[in-house]
Amino acid sequence: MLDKQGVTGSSPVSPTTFAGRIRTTARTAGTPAHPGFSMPQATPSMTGPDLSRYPGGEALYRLRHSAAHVLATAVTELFPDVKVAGGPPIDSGFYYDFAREQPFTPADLERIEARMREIVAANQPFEFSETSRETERGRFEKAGEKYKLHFLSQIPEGAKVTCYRNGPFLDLCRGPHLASTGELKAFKLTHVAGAYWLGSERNEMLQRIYGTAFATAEELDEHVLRIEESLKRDHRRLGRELDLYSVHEEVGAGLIHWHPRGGMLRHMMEQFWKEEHLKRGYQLVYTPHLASEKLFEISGHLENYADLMYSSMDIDGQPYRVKPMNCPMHVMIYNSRKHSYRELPLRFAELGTVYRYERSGVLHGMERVRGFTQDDSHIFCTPEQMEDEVLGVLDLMDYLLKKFKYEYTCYLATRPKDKSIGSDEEWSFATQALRNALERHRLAYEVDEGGGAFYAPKIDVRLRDALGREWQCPTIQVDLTLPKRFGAFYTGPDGVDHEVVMLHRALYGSLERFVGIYIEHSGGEFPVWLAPTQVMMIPANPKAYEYAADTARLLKEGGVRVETDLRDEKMGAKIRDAELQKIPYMVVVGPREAEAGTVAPRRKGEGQLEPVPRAAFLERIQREIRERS
RNA sequence: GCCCACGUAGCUCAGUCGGUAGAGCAUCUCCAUGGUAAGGAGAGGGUCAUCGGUUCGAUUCCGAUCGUGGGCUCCA
Repeated sequence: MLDKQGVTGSSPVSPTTFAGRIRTTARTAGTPAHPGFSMPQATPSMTGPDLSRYPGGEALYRLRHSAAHVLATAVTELFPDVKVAGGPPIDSGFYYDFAREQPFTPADLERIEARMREIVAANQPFEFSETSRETERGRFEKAGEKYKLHFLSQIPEGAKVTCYRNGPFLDLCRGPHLASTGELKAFKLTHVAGAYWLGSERNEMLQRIYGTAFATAEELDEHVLRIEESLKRDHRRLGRELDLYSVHEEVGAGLIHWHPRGGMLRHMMEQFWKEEHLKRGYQLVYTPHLASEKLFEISGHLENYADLMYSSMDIDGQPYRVKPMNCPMHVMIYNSRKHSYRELPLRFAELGTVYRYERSGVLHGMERVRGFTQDDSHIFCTPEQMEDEVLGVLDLMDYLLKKFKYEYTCYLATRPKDKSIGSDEEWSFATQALRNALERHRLAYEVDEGGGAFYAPKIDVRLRDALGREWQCPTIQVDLTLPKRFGAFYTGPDGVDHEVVMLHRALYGSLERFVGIYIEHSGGEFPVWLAPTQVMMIPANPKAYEYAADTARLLKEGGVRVETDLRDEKMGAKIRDAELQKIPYMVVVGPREAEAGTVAPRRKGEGQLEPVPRAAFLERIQREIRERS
């Protein structure tokens, strides 16, 4: 019953957000259809923000908070018909929400920004006042500010109510702010987007104007530059530039086509994955993409996850579905005969492609898709074996993530308070097994109190990429329901059937998403073992074509993925193109090398290396491939 | 799904206040005997996302659809 919704990426970076940091207990949003891991959800609280945790510190928080007020001041002046909602600082800047019939146009943003500059020039002081709820209610009622009235109503009876005024604009606000608008020097409006009031799609849509602000113009410029840099690493851009994958309107949104280069990258990842799993006692299985609805009735998917499953199709009068998960099939394999405790644990591993309905607005390159391949495994074991099994999974995960040069953080997600199934004994036993395994592995972990799925506790792992963003990929979950639903047993030493313990685990999560994340992590500069093309042979001139071909053959026979650039181009152009294609090694050969039986290698981004005999170069690259370094 | 924006050659983008379109790169051809990040010349290539509407005429205006992008509590 594992839901790896999160592995297709409900949120790329949630944990790095301000909210994620303030609320160390990132709770899991618990809509019934999307249990498992997804966006951390805010815990309602009216206590002030912990400014020390704001990236950039309290000073920046004040600055941006004031910038939001200046924005609202400008907007209410230019568009008197707007109603204001809220406008907090966010990690990357600030925003303010407005209700207005007409959409804000880019031209409006320019006008607003110009007006903001006038407000800054006017150097309006921020005046603070502390009154009562009743006083303010009257004021906001008169102004018809229904959103502010809502915020006001959230403030506990008798608590102090604070307001800030600058120029004509008075806002219910807990501060803090700058002394005056004149202190706001470097700011910029960035974009406008729709945002539901209070984040609920059942509410009306507001217009949110985003901006950013810094203490100095230099920092603002740097920020803009950083955004441009990260845009260059965008997997959608690199995916096209490096010819890795495509998506086609004719096929459908969120459905990935792996091109030969992307396919090779994936193949190498799969090969690595298979090797390591086989080494560790997993067995590979393959299961169908379709199944009779009966299966999903038994598993409970139809009951709980119907809205992420595609609609049924008629096969010989029977309803069938495309599978959204692999687990039920793995249980079918387990249940195909009786099992003795002696043969446990059984570890079934599959790179299983599943299809799930994702709302059109959330699709995103390879990172949020409708068809994806899970590196899915299910471990069937006895309760006594569970802890060791989890330890083994953690070990494999650690090995795998380090090969991709990720650091990561583990979260132990415990029983949800409101809704969960299973007995206290089951929960505490399973949770303790996860905890013990984490501690035996000496992994630092945080407890995500109440963050477990309703059916089981789990360990979620977030990896940190080169840009400092966090992504949830690996997960290990105990399943307290599927063995019951399917009646999965083993015969114990006592000759009696016992319910088997089932662990779900994914390490990459979804291949599509993992590759997308990895493209951005690596900036498309893949290590030699993963690079689709490892070596580009570059003849210095046409006289060397034959020697180039011979050297290419030699490398190919040595297991190296090599291409030869025989275009009618000058060497400089070939080198440039190979560099742009981010091919790790270029090998230049000309008459000189042909004479000496050597090659003149060149490492991407580093330039020329010492000429070496062909065999020595082959050995060097083979070692790099073997070590996956 | 919802709000906003966008969809012109393989890619990045111009352009048309309504009279069926251009550049650079890429591709192809030819020339060039070239040594570590772009040699030169020429050619081909577009139902201007799709379908409807308005119009003498639509790539351009309007609508729908599809797709893409930015967002959709980081809470007064």
